[in-house]
Amino acid sequence: MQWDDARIFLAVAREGSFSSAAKRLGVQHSTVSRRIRALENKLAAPLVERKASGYVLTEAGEELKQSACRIENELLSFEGAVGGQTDEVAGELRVTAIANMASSVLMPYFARFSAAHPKIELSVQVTNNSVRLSEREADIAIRQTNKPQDTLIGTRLTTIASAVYGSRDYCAAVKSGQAAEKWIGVDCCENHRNWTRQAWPQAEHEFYVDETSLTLAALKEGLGVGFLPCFLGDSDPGLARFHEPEKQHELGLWLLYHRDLRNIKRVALFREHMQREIKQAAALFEGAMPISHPAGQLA
Amino acid sequence: MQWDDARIFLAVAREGSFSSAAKRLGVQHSTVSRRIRALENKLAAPLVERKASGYVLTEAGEELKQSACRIENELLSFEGAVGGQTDEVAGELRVTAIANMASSVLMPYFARFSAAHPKIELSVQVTNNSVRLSEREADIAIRQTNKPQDTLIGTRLTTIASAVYGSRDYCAAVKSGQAAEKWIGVDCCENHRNWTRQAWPQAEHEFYVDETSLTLAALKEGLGVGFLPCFLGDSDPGLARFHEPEKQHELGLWLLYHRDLRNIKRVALFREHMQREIKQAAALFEGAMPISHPAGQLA
DNA sequence: TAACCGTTTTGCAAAAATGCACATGGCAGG
DNA sequence: CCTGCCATGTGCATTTTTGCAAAACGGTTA
Repeated sequence: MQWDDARIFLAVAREGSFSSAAKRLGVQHSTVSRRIRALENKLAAPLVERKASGYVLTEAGEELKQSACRIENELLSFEGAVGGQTDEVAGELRVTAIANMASSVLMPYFARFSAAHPKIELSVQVTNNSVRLSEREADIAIRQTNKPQDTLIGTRLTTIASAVYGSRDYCAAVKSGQAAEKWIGVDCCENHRNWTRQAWPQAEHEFYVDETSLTLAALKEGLGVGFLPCFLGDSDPGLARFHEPEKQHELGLWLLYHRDLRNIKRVALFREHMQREIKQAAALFEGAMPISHPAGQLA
Repeated sequence: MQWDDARIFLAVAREGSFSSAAKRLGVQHSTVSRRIRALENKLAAPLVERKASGYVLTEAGEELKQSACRIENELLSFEGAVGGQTDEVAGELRVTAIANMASSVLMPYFARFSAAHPKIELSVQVTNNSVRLSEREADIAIRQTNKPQDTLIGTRLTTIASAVYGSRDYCAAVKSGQAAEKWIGVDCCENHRNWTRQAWPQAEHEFYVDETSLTLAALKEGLGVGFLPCFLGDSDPGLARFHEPEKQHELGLWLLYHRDLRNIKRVALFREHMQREIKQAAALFEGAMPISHPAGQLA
């Protein structure tokens, strides 16, 4: 039996289709198709059933998936043990994060990590909150939460404070009574939604957004005030704080990964790198008033 | 990482050389050499140290061997689970037995098994008693012993009785006082050696042999008397029993295999086949006087 | 029903791995 | 000291595997 066939099958079992398995493996779908077929022939047992909607694993397929998972762990831990001995770390590393963070604050950190470890292929993917790390859709997830899934392990990188922001002009106008207080309906995540409902109980909005980048843009347009993570609000010169950040609106920023990856050198390196980088920018995340406009704070 | 590389490395680690690993894998040694080198490059860690006398596994190599072993078991047990569902059993099966048995009594059994399961590639190898089944040098071993290694599992197929034989003429001559009693020094195995020493304490021999087929030939030449398994002595019309078989000279015939193979269909099939075959020939093995010359017994 | 989407399969050319033959190098025995 | 043997490494031809493009399939939607 070709042991590699198990590896390919595992990808299929996880991804749910030949094409996506192929993409993940970095080969052609035709290759996947042919090898799975060959494997089925060799075993004289079907592994996947081509059903109407998508497909399902047969009983044998499930068995093989389990076995292949264990094999993967076996090799992973071996690689972890050996990897520690070699100087330069190589391999691929797939990191997933929420869009607004990955494309803004985090990107420089990613860039520096990549530069420091040229042999590691770093691939960043944005995902809407739910990545099944147990299915190895990514190696590492960076998430904002206060209760990380306990099947995963990782580190609390920092605290993310959120505050209520509005455009500088709009905030001034409201505070001087020249404009009415309006709130933007921020539906980007469960937390922001709840906070908004609490802070603005009438729950009337003229404008709704479901993504943080949209919130940012809407606030800048002076469409109202709304919750925004401080690292975004404070770094935009067009915005001002309408309310100061409060403890209850703090979220943890977690770097999470699967237990089986805990001994993999490149995962550990990435974790340490992120810890170092974020430590330096702690003030920004935790909502300490930025240096660029300290006047309001000191006055 | 290519999972197949682990499979190839495992063969190397077990066999102790690239060439024999290649033979076992059914590929060219150059392939083995190239793949091991590629693997070492990928891991950036040497796996085997090319020493003066042969070679040794590095620490990393030992680790990988362990991991690969576990992976093999994983796939083996999967194959076992799935194999049960399919109708025709396929795969390779390597059986080892002592030369004198494999080439005589056992061969017809092997032949019938092979005919009954054409998809199983049966390879029979003679080995001098010590096969390291734990290193998978063979899948199944057939051995004469009274205390099988407890790391292995298997079945006691039958009892092998041994008796003292000589050529018909020579036996008659000794019994009528026309010839002196001479014993052949049978050094084929520990047991026969000890029994001979016991039965012929003067331990003087004019002729020594270290293999059962030689014993047989020597006895037929009338060079003396000596111990021989009944299944050999009784089926040779030129020989006669000089002493009857005794309980203390009985050995078990064991069919042994590694624990990990217990769920493999083809192993189970082989075991059942051999049990059936040998049950039918029980009388022969156990030393019940053969039908062909009952006269001496009944008279 | 037809057209479209995504997925899988198939045919053919390119790329990669393998086998083969030979060269090399260490070790044991004459 | 040489010679033969065994194990490993290398260059080239062949086989096998893979990638690519296009076709077939299945299901959904207009």
